[in-house]
Amino acid sequence: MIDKYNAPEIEKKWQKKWADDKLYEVKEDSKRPKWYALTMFPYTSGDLHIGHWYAMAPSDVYARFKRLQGYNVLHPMGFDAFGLPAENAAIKRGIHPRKWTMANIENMRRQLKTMGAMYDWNREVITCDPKYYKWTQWFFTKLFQHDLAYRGKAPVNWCPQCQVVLANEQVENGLCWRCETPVVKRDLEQWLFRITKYADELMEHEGIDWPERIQIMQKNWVGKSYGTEVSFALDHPSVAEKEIKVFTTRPDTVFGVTFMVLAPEHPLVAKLTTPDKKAEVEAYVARTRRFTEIERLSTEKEKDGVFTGAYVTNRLTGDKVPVWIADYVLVGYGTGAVMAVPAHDERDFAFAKKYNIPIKTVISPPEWKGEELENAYIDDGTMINSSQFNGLPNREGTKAVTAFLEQKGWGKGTISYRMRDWLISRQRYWGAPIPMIYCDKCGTVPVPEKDLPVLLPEEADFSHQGESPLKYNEKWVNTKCPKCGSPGKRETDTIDGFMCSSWYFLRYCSPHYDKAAFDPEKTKYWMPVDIYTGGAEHAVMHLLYARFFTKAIRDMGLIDFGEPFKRLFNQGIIIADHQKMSKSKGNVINPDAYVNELGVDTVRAYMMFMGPWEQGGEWFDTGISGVSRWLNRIWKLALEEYQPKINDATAMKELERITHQIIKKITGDMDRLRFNTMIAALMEYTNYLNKVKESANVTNDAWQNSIEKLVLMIAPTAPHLAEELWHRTGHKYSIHNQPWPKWDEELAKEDEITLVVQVNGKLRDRITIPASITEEEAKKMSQASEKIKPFIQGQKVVNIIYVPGKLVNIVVR
RNA sequence: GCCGGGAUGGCGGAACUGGCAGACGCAGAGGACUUAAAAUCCUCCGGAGCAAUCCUUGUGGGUUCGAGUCCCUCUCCCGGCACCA
Repeated sequence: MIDKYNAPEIEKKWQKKWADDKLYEVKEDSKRPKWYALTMFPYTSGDLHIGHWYAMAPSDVYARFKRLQGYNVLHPMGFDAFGLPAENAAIKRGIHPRKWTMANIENMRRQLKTMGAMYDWNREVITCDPKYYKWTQWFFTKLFQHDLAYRGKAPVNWCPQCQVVLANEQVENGLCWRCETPVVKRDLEQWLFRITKYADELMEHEGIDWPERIQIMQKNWVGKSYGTEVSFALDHPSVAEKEIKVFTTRPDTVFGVTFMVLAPEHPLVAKLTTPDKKAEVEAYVARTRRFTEIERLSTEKEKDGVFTGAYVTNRLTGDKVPVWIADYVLVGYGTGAVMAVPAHDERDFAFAKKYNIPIKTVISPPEWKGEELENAYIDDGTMINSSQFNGLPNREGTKAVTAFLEQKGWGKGTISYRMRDWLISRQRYWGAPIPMIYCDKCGTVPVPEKDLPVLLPEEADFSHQGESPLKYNEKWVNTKCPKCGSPGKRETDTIDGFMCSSWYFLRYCSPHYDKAAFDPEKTKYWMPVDIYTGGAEHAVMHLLYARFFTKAIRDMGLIDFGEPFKRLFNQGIIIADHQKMSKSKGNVINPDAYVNELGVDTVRAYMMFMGPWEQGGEWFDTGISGVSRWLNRIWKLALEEYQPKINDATAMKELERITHQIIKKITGDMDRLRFNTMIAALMEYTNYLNKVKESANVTNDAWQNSIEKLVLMIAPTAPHLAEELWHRTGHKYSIHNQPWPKWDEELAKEDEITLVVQVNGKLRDRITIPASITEEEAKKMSQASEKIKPFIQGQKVVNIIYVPGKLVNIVVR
């Protein structure tokens, strides 16, 4: 009798041995092809839940598969450790953010180690470590020197709960991405990165294998649109500007302009407003500022606005155009001003109706007889009421009007982007300090490399009503200007955590290097990342930032590639009780209990088996028991004595054939990351081997060979069980240094196949034929079948379709 | 509203290029072993029908010798964006 499969015991044993032997530590090796398998590192929130496991375990399976295939695999892990929750914990419970974060890291690292992943812990990266953020700060100064970081005053997204500004990407439906508090606008001096400089390149995903979905999301986020800038003449005694520019994608409708709308924040608003309108305009502007983003952007909200009393002139028609303000015009897009053409824009139409502004049709709908429009007509048509452009189809008119404007100097073709620059200042303590010093004489001076890192002071007094302790830390704030030595003050804002995660994949290549952010040689060897896996929620945040960062430092000459991640894969999410897991619903699955009872290999295998990785799935306790039974069957199959009774040549041949077929199938499924069908195929093979064992009709050598292949093929999924079985079946340590089994196409070939015979597309018979059969013979045999005869008798065979090796379809009439 | 993705047995899912629908697993039923239970093993398992056979991949249509797969229509679900001029 063999002993029971005691998974927890075996797992602990091998984990210790692997760690002692440094089995998973990797070095650059020019003799083997490299493979960089990266999983998005977790934020240090405290506990790893099953969602983290679902992100990490399958990528570990794939990385292990690549290792067995002979690649030199870099599979690192680290922690995204700067951020608000740490600070909130500090405020609420009086724990220092560093202490809270480091304790969480301890716990998460321990949990990660039980997962049995082949992480090279020697390369661990923690973003709040001064040895790391020194280089985050260094990159900041580089971006500043290359004019990619700048300070600007602008209305910004402000979360009143977190007491912090947010980048556009970090506002979801008008709510803060972290705490879901409605975001409001504030005017603040902020540091921004010129990500818009790379807008065009960020829309391109040439040469990288990313999900179509993510590419589209990024393209939409950048939101490039071609249009025309049109200037309207301004003649106002108290305003120096002689024109107001608008951005439009419909210059073909410029003859239909009956009013202009400025964003309430537009700089000209105060100057333009006539004395009699002043009170009303100011009230409207004040109300806009008070509104949260959701209130302002609500499409339910009726469009409203206020007339400023001022007029501009439409240079094409000479018409006087009243200037309004309305909050549906955004200050950050285009020029913050729009020409309103109510006849051909839904918003302008509603606005004109409300305030009785004239509506002038300039694009004729088909069959239009001059009647009043009931809705804005936004489709294509012929230009009318547009002087020399009358009769032109509007698409052509768009180009013609733009050309005319350019010739007159009244406008030009231009491109507008939806994406804004990346706002990176955070008015918080728990982040990397922005390495800038303000000097009265020298202005804004970056901290030189020799003075980096600008250490985050340990003392953190959170008693200033949510304001950053850094602001009140006199000792820290007051410093000397690195240029002239006179007194200077430090920037007290810290860097958005997303900047820390924009380059961590570079640090993994040489995590202990202290001469620069990364060792250029090692980076050259490992980068770019071959496969990057993680949640789709980062589509327009992390993934856009990391691409921007890579392109920016490429242009500084620090690296020679512009895309950090060759292939991207997004896993799905695991649900429980038909809903997303959450602490408040109390349906969070904690892997620990399953690991302690069934073993981590079972948990890993179950996650693989649940469904396609990109789809996620629902966690069932009954489902995991199926996988547990399977691993137990493998245990017995591999370790119980095999006693051949007879030696059957046909059975031997079949075993060999099926083994080669299964190796081919498993390898293919691995390559396509189809882990669920991979497990299913391995189960089928296990079931088949069980039958072979019962019949005991193959030699012991053949049997042992099959077991060896099976154990190798489960090694990526169940690394501990595989190592134990490898050891117990007399093989040399370690299975994780073995080559992945190969298949022989010839040996995998069937010599007999089942041919499906159809009559008029309906299945009528299956016949077993030699694989080498000719088309002629196959057709003849099909018609000769006893089951087929009644269906073709007395009918005329008009056609016979033959699909080699698959089917014959007899078409009769 | 716009852009993406999806809908297959009681359940999770499989069917890779248009060619046997339902692999594999769960649940269920029956049996073996057992004093008994658990565990394990064997058999059955989309629906109707004694059977031959017929029906069946969200709805309705189309293309094709042949459609879960391709095209069009509609319904519902999930994700993203949402006054971007």
